[in-house]
Amino acid sequence: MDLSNNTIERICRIFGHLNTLEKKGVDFVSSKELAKAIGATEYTIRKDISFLEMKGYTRKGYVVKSFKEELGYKLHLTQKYKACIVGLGRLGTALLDYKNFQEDGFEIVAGFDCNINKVERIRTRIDIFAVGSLEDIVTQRSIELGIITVPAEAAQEIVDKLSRAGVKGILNFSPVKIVVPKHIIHMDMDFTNALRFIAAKFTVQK
Amino acid sequence: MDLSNNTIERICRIFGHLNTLEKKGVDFVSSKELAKAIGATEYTIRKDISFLEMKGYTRKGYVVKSFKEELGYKLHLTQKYKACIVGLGRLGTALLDYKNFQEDGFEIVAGFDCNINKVERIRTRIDIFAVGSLEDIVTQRSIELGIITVPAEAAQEIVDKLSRAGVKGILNFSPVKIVVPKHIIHMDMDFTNALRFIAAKFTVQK
DNA sequence: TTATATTGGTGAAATAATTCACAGATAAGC
DNA sequence: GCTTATCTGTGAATTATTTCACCAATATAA
Repeated sequence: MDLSNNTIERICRIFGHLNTLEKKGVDFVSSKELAKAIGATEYTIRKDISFLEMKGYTRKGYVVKSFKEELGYKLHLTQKYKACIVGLGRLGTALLDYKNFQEDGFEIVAGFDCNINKVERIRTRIDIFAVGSLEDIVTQRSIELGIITVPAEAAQEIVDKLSRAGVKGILNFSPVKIVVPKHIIHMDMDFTNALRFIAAKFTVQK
Repeated sequence: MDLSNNTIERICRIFGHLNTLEKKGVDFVSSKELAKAIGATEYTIRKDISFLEMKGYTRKGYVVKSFKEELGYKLHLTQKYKACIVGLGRLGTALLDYKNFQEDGFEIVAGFDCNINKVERIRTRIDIFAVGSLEDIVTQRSIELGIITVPAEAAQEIVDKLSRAGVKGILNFSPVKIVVPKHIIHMDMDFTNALRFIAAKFTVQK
């Protein structure tokens, strides 16, 4: 398939919303409702869905349960993914037990920090290791996703370790641009830049 | 001015990178170097800069120091902003002391939680209040930014409180779409959706 | 001093993304 | 059973964004 990043992101949000609807016991949902729930137009939603060659029902919309399942299947969102967190400062330790990850099938199976002392202090049921053993552990446990919560200076080094260890995706919380081999998918979450963006938009309105 | 979100985001990243360069003592930077540092093409960077009507020097690039200052001035990024965090779970408390915010001029001046007991347990130098006093405190302290780290169910209620209290911007970490008055700028940071996106891209490559 | 290699600036071209318009389908109401 | 209102699906039109092509400027080297 050949979807734009925007489309993939919206579809993922739709998937999340379908989960919510299913829990509420809703049977059908229209493109208009989906659009409202994820912040897009109904046209865009229908286009996105058409790229995936999925069908809805006239005057009823999409069947929540089967639509979610098909979406999950097509986007490989129903399987479990093993992830690790590198950098166990405040943010890293917070994410170790982030419940939304677990609920969505992303299981944190290891944490790493370069500070050996920290490895012993942290109270969590997740296994914690020194960064030195990252490559071994990631390989042994077939961890597919790496979540980076180290300071900016250390980020690229961790990216390189994770890449060598064979992860397929990286979520980067450090505020620097990381260089990642093309075959590894990555995404940046830069909190500070998000605040800058908001502050800039105060004045530089579109 | 009339800039697209993409442009604003890139410019904010450029601003961050210029900070780094300045600290390193770099005097000049070219569009090509900037492009590499923030993950864009040199054409896009030059176009972005041209929208802001700023100038560089032939064969040298842009003067780091003055360029950063002008950018900061034009995008209102040099002034201090007061922010508050609502929802003091693991993530919220981690963000209370997030150093990158402070360094970038975003000062967290209050934290809120609906659990009164929590208000007393948390060790931080930042003032903590019950959610009931949110509107009063935000108004009294002229807080301009609200950071939402409450569970999904509570997010919209907090948005409404923050809106009534008069914040100008909201950064939403809860995994739901929030409805925000048009005059308030907001941005969503949905970690789980980020992981979904990465997982989806494994298979649905562009 | 002159030639050359870089670098920015910018209108035009190319791409990409969104929105529109409307045909086709059908559930719901009468 | 007929009508109507509503919902999807999609090609076309529109709008937005990025990339290209190339001129102007000038630092550097010969």
